[in-house]
Amino acid sequence: MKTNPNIDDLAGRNSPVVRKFNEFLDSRGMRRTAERYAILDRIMSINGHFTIEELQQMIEEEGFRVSRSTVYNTVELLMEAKMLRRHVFEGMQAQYERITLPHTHLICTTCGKVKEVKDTNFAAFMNARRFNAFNTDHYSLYVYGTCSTCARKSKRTDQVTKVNKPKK
Amino acid sequence: MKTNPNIDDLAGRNSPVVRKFNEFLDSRGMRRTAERYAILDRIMSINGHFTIEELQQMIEEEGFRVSRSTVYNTVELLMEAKMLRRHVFEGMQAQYERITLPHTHLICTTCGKVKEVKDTNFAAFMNARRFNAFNTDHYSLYVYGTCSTCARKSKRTDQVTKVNKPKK
DNA sequence: ATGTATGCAAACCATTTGCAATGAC
DNA sequence: GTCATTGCAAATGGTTTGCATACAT
Repeated sequence: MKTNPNIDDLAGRNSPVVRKFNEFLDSRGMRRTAERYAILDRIMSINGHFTIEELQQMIEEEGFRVSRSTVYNTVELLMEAKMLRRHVFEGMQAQYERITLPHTHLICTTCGKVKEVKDTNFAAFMNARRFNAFNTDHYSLYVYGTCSTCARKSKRTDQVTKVNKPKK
Repeated sequence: MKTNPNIDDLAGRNSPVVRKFNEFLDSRGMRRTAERYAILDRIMSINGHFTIEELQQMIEEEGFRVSRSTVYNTVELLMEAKMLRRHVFEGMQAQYERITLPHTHLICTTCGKVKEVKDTNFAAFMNARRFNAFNTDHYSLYVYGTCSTCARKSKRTDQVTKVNKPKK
């Protein structure tokens, strides 16, 4: 859309991540557009989860304009490139996170907050685990419950006060 | 809506499940309608996963008419009663299943089929697992990969042929 | 009789799609 | 110059909502 003279200005223009994406695009004969790198760049600076809308906002706050469709497109590409994962937690809109080390997701069913925790034992367990007639690509462990903040609140008020739940 | 003279004809009218639902409704001062029991009855005869649409179809095939809204409503109630769980697997519409023993879900990313497997070791692991500042209610382990049927197909044709994927 | 539940149709809203204009190569 | 990519606007589709009618209690 707009000629972007500063693809090379990306924070991590020589990072393994950018190189991996380059290779992925090349392997498919796809173009290296400014939008794609702007999105990749922003994603790589996010730790934890984000929604499509949040991602688009962050990018535009930096003064770079992208359409919602392009965000969806690129995010899809990054998933195919195995650099990004989508999670659909109970009762919320899809959230994305970069693929890093495997970890467990703790989801508070009261406030909707999601927290990642490392779990070496579990990772080891899954690493060794094979399923019959099934070839594992990846896995997700979602643990639903109540975070300590919400537990405290509900004790204090002695009534369930649902706050900040992303989607009704 | 329609007076139903045969609530008492339910397959498991005295089953623990029906009693549990009775108690749940009573505890909330809610009514015992024919629709609710028809839906409960059908759900209890399903092993594995189903979508709202499938559930409604099954019920109507038995000659009992229910609206989509009522199916949604009742399914929501059953979840609040901790008798039913909703799963949102990557790229598919929501699926429901009764709450039974904990099990792992194997999801084929090619054909979308979901298979449940018992996993005693994992259950034991999770049973013992406590998370910091988090009170666990329940958990779901989703394993994504390729089922043997799809693996065989893709080898035969030597090209990825996505079939029967619930949602594009 | 009273107020809850149902069913219908409309509204919602995240995501997808079609297509003309733009720009990477 | 060619054709992939973008951005917009419209379409989609599962889910939710509002409301009049039916019915459980």
